Amino acid sequence: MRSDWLQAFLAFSESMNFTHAAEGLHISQPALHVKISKLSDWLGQPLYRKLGRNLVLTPAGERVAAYAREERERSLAFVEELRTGVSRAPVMLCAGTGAYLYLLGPAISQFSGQGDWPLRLITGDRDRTLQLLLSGEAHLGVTALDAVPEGIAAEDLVAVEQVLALPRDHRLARRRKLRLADLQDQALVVPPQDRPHRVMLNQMLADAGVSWRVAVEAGGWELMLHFVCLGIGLAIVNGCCRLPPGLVAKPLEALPRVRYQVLRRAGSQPHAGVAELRRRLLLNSDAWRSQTDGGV
Amino acid sequence: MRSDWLQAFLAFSESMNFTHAAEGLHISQPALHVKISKLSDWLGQPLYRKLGRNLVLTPAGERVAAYAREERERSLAFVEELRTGVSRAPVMLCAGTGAYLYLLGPAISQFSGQGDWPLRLITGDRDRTLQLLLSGEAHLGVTALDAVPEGIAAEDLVAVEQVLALPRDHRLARRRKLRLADLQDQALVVPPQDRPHRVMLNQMLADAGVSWRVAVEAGGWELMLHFVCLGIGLAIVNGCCRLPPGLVAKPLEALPRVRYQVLRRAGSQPHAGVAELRRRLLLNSDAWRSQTDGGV
DNA sequence: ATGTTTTATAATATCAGATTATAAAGAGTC
DNA sequence: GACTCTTTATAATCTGATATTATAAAACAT
Repeated sequence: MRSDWLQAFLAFSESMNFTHAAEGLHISQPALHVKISKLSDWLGQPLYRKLGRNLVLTPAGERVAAYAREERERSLAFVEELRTGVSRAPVMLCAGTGAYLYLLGPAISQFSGQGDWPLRLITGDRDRTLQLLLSGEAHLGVTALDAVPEGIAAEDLVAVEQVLALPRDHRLARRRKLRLADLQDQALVVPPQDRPHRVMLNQMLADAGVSWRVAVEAGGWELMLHFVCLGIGLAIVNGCCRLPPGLVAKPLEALPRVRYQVLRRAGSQPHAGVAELRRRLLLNSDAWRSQTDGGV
Repeated sequence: MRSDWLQAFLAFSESMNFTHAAEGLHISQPALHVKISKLSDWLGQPLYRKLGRNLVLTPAGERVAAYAREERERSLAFVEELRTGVSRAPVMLCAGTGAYLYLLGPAISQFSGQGDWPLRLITGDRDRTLQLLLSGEAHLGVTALDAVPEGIAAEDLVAVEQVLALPRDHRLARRRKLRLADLQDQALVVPPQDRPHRVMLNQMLADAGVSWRVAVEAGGWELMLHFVCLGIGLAIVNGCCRLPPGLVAKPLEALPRVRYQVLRRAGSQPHAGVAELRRRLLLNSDAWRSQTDGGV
């Protein structure tokens, strides 16, 4: 497989536009077109197709682009290590703010303290995480998935309960356990429409026949909890969230546990730093699990 | 980095002869020479030097050749997976017969039963294992090392005691523990001169002031134990060896434990199957350790 | 329809990389 | 040391893969 074809295709895949990609590579548009045709012929697979006036990658094209990105990283890492003695190949992790704040801290600080590979953290929701993994722009992802999509490999990290966060002096705060019915007529702080957590809440509360109202829409656990502090409403958040003073959390056992997972592209051939971070993440989850098995 | 330069260099590194390698690549000798000169210039490192009338790889050259081999494997695996849907990239493991027989069986059968990657087992002693790892011909190695050489990464697998294997009715068989002095004037079945185990025995027994004689020289634990069965002499073997009927093993605590390790090339970027086998080997060692902590 | 943008193909040009030829270097032989 | 044999290294030349320019074809917007 010729590396110049691969790198040309990677450049193309980033803009999905022969003209612009060719400019970036400082070659003419037909030259780029021929390179990619040859790669496609050699692989025996169409790598893109027309969709209206745009071009989109085929599934094979996606995989080739991800492979090309990995190969470029490995090559750069190797050459740098050969020339300078150390490799600075960064490890790219994509996760949500919640995961970073409450779940991944120790693993990340351990990995980072080790100092062998620079770590780049990307904040992204479920869809962005998957997209970055499939394109090879992120090496690892942490998010909660119900169904693992094609082309993604998932390993369980932790399953956390969902809890109702409420002011310490709220009347529901005295109860040990809560059912969904207890939320009848409450004002809730919820994520904006169409966010996965909101969809789940709408669904589950409707199924339970509970009527409720939106206190305010806010994205991100911290912000939601902030509004609960202000007394605007109650919020349903992950059990792993660190609560601000004045709030308490009560388990809502009727809601499914949120299963956080470590994700990577199926068939990916990442560099050594990626394997190390993955190991650290999974190890730390064991620690987390045992630490909280009694608590919460 | 241009893949044709790398592959040309890999071919050269296998024969260390421009003329023959060029024939193999179906190009002229000057063409190959130029390719390798360009690779060397681009990397800013000499990749080989003259030694008398021969050429030898520099340390940088060794690393580049190993990287080239890995890249070829990854590329073949990727293309095959893209074209056929499954990858048949083999995983190459090098270990001694002893390790295969007594240590690695479960891990290997589990990995093999999984069927995702074909497994190729190479039998080799310590030196051959290291050599194959450094050249990239083997992905993983299992052997016992006292000192980990430059360029090799080692992870502890198990540390096994050394035991004296002797017939059940031998006078020493009644004792629970043995000291080296108990071997005074015994006939021992030992590996040939210069093998590491023999060197260690010569050393330790001489240090302890024990005089002994060679019953027979035989390579391989099974063969040594076979001769013990025949009553030709006693043998000092690893505690993990499975003893033939009629023999018993007595720990020799004065001898150092043999520390088996999983080895790979430092900085190697292996394909997924290699990572999986490494995981399996290390996991199984945990099982082995706990299983035998009480016993032996 | 007409204009605009981009992909795809054809015709031509150029330079990277191939080849042949040969010098240089090392090791054995007389 | 002179001669031979083998292999690496360099120079001169040539060829073809890959570049470029030009342009047709396609898709959409106005």
